[in-house]
Amino acid sequence: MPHAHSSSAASSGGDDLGSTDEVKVFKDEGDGEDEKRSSENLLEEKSSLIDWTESEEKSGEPYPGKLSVKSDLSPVFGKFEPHPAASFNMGYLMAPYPYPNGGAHPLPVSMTGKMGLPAGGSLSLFCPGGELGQPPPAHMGIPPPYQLDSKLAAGLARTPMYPFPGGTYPYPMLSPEMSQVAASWHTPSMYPISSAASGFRSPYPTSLPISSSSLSSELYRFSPTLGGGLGLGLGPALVPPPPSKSDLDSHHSRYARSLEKGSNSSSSDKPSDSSANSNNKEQNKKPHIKKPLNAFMLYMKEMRAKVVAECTLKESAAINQILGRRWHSLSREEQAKYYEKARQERQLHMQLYPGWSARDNYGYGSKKKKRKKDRSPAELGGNNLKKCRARYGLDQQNQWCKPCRRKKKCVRYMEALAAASGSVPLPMATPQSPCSEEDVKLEELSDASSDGDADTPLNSASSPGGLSALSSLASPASDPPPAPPRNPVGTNPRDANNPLSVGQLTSQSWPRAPPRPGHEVISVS
DNA sequence: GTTCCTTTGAAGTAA
DNA sequence: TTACTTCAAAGGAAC
Repeated sequence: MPHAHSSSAASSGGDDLGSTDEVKVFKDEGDGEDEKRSSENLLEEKSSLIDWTESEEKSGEPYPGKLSVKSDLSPVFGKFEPHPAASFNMGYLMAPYPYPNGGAHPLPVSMTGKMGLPAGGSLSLFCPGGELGQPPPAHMGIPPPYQLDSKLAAGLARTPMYPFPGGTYPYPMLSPEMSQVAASWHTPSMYPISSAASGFRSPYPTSLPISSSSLSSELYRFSPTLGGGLGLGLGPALVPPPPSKSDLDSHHSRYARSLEKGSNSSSSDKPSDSSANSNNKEQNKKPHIKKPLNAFMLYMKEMRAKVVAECTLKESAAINQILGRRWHSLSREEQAKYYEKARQERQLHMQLYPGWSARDNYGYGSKKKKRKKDRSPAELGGNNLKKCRARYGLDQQNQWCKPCRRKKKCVRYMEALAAASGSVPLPMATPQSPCSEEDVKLEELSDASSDGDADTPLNSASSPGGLSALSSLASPASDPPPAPPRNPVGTNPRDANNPLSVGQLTSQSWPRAPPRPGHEVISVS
């Protein structure tokens, strides 16, 4: 699968993103109808997720009360009004997006991520008076009232972190265009600088008109790195809103953990003396420049709060599933905006950290995972099997849900176990189980497209024969299918709206192909 | 307290 | 070139 290299992406500029040679018929569809459909789809989407979560829990209710329609809709949604569709000019290279709210003032993704983005139109399905499915235009500017962070529900007012007077922007190393872009993103950076910044490579002059005190709390993303330089109000999403305490705690906790892991990666033994501890601490201070967020991450960041508010779901895994589906349901234009933002972030990131490589962070995250090829067959599925068994209190050997190959609660797996043992209950064998019809199709696709070991759970998100790959068969986001038609209806086995699985999808509701930077878009007529 | 889960995309490594 | 891995965010669940 070809990837748009940042350099190529940059060079190609908006062309790749702005490819408009693909006929978009879905846009012609009436909003109302589309909305209705999306609501229906969402209903299923939510149902699917709910079922999933429900069944995930043995007997207890996974999300007590969460599944019921709430009546106490957040005022945020009540205030929301559909935002007019914005024209998205994808033909530029460095310029900010033209925002309908006047000029180049994109709402920083990071900031919006902290806002509860209300869905346009009615909210009526799962969410109190709300429609869960169709996200509002991703590019939509969010008016102040929506600066309601789920965590900041208390009504904490957020003040601009980097007020750059006179529209000036402290990006000495940035091109004028970039600086302008950056200036337009006058919000806290997504590349925050930790107050505990070390003297790591910082391209910023210490004379930047930004006091460290004003940065301390927000700059958490690329913490130590930017040290005093900061300020960088950086990019669109580069500038997150002031993180809440929990945000910081969470981040710092994770950051600290990652640092610790990173520093310990070379040595599993704990230092026994003070000097060692000192060195260790010093090592822990090593800056960790995080990867720039990709388009989907930006989208997630922006929409998470909204989904959480709408669905009352808290589990990120579930939320992410919803967001993943929504991502695919976004229009090409909407996705293009995120791709463009991501591209700009990468560019900015490259300028900020010329020598940085994603490789630098390898090992910073959770323990290094074994390469798949290095894992034993048992390991390939062992974990999931183990979890599955643990989850259901089963003690079966080498039984995996061959049909659906799911590591999550799986009806078929349970059935198999039941058949094998003759006494295993099927706690979550519900008609809407995500492991039922949908996975039958999944299996078919899997069998047809993969010659992988059927007994081996395809638990790797990256596995070509795995779920990811299967979904990729039809997922334009991961691998544009050969055209035409580009996005055959219902080819995504994992999509709840996939007619293959639930038999109710229209051509318009199928996830549109995202702009693939560097990819040639094939016209489909 | 740590790791997992879950998503997509970018970028890295290895063959 | 292809296949695969890691990391990015998030926070509850599981360990």
